[in-house]
Amino acid sequence: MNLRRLSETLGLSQTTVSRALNGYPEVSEVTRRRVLDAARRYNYRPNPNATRLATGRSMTIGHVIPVGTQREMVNPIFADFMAGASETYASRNYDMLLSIVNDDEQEDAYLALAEKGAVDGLIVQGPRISEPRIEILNEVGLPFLVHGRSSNVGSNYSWLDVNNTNAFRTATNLLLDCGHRRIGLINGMEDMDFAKRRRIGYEDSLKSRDMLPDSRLMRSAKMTEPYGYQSVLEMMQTDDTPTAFLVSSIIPAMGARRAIQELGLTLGEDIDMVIHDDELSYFKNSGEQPMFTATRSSVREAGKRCAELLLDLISNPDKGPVHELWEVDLVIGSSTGSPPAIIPEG
Amino acid sequence: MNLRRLSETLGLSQTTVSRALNGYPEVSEVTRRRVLDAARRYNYRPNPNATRLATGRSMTIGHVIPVGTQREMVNPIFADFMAGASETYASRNYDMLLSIVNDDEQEDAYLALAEKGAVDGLIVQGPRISEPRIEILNEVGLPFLVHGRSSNVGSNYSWLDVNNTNAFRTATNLLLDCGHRRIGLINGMEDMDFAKRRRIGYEDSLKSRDMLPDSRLMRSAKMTEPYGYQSVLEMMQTDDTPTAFLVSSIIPAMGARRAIQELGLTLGEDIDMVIHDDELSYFKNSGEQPMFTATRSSVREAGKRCAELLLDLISNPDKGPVHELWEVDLVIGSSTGSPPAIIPEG
DNA sequence: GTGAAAGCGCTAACAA
DNA sequence: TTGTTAGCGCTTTCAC
Repeated sequence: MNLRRLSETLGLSQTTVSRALNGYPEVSEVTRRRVLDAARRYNYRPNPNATRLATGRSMTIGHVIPVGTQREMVNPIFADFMAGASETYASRNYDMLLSIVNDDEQEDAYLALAEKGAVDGLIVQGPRISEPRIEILNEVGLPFLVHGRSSNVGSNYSWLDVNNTNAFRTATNLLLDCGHRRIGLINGMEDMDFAKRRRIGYEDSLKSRDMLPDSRLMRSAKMTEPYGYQSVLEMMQTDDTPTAFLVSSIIPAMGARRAIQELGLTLGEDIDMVIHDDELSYFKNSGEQPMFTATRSSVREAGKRCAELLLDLISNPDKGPVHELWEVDLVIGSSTGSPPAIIPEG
Repeated sequence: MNLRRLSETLGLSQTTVSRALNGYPEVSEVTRRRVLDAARRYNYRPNPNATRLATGRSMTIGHVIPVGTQREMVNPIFADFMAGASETYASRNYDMLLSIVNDDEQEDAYLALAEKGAVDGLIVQGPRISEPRIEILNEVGLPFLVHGRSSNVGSNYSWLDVNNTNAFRTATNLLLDCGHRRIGLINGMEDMDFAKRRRIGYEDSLKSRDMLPDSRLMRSAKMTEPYGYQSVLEMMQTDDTPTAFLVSSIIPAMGARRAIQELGLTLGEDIDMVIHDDELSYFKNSGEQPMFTATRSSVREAGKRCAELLLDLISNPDKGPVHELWEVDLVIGSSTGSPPAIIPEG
């Protein structure tokens, strides 16, 4: 059933039916009722492609998620982030278009999406310290929102970020409070903005206690399982081994656990481990101290909120860039955390 | 730049330009060159919504992924599956539309996608033993491919599945060969088709050694972290505790690991654990025996292949339903496995 | 409050 | 080999 047939059935013009369906005020209530009833009875669904062509809006938001060509595991965080975003889209009648592209094809993917008008806006994930995508999108003029930030990008853009520096500072403080003096940092690639901020938080904490960061205890690479495994093995072979680890993501953490286990050590007893973005960290020495973790549900919240900000930006183009900085939860021994508080920037 | 302006610039009709662009044979080579050059020079990108409206094809495949309302973690498997599928779509110029819906709104979501013509085909994930979606889609007439199977559905439909029964039979055999006599099964919901098949494989193995499955060692629930945690704790409190676990997914496995650790036990020494769909299983008692695991890369391969099969179905509607049954890898101590062999059904 | 008509940017008969 | 023309199913001006 399409609009023409529906209007013929009703003995009305397409115009009136369209207006009734879309809630325009100039339709009489009795007509609107008739139209709505008929639409329901005949199970009318507007053809989205026709609507899009006519309005010029695609009612679609693009998510580009980069994956390595070496087929390493896709960061599971993306799935939760998208689940949150899609909640927003569903409630506002938007669709979600997914482009999964190789790391090195990202710019192209964004350009293509933007220029052919396939999407009304974009979510940018995993920004690097220097992020060319931001300039590109600013030039194209397509609304976008960055999940994370890009330190080296001067121009204005909208973002929502977790306070990574503070998160890792707090986590390191916590470990130091528990008596740890050698803390291994297993971080992501240093060209990723979040990795840099996390390292800074870690270093800040050490310095505030008059300790010098030891490069032998700091690792930075693509976050794969074998990377976490190797990193722990290597650090545990030095003569001054770490007693705790701070791991940037659930994936290397899996490898780290495997290594610790192979070494015959027990998490929470021989070794403490704090994992960012995992359901739960291993952290026992502290007794009833809070455990640090960015809970997964907060990732979903972030996705939801990013989508909201982006849609607002789209329907409100003159509104300047928006920024939101979220603090992560400190959760005690629970695998479910409440959504993080929203801290206005500044 | 759109088609009309491009054709005016060239002094050609829209038709000719369109034909040249789309590779129709009746265009002279010299014209085609001119058109292609101009298209590139003016950075022409066809408006996908116009194309879709005109052709009636949306060049989009829908993936509906169900999530619980309790905001449990999204199964990370989906992310890898989609990464694989998107490889196929990208190479064939299809888009991927993601609908993330609550478990109980799935049917609606499929119907809506189908009826408004938003997609040319659908991937159905996570089929239950009795799967109403299959009948619905068969009635609607939209091409679809099921990742998994639905035991109780009589009608024909296309699917690609992993041989879950065989996988869990093999895994259980392996554990039995290593001397285990009490093996805990931490499985998914029993109304999911894969869970039923996995349980059968587990039971088959036990029966083939004249052992009776013990319901106290078998768990079935939504695969969350706390579920894996609780299950292990409970089973370890009986007077005849298991010495090994067989876990259906990476998510409850995380909880299982946590419980095992809290109990002061060591994986691979006190307890063996075989995990389906994880990067790596914990399995040490066997010495140089193969480790059972459906590697993550095989999930990506499955996504890729599912998409291929679906696109073939779309361009070849008369081709009957297709079926593919994959055997999972047996991997020895490595976190990267080769893609599974393809075993024709029967 | 309702309708006629044009148009969004493309494809695909049919004609030349 | 190229062009003319009529849509695809909606929205939106403008007129009544």
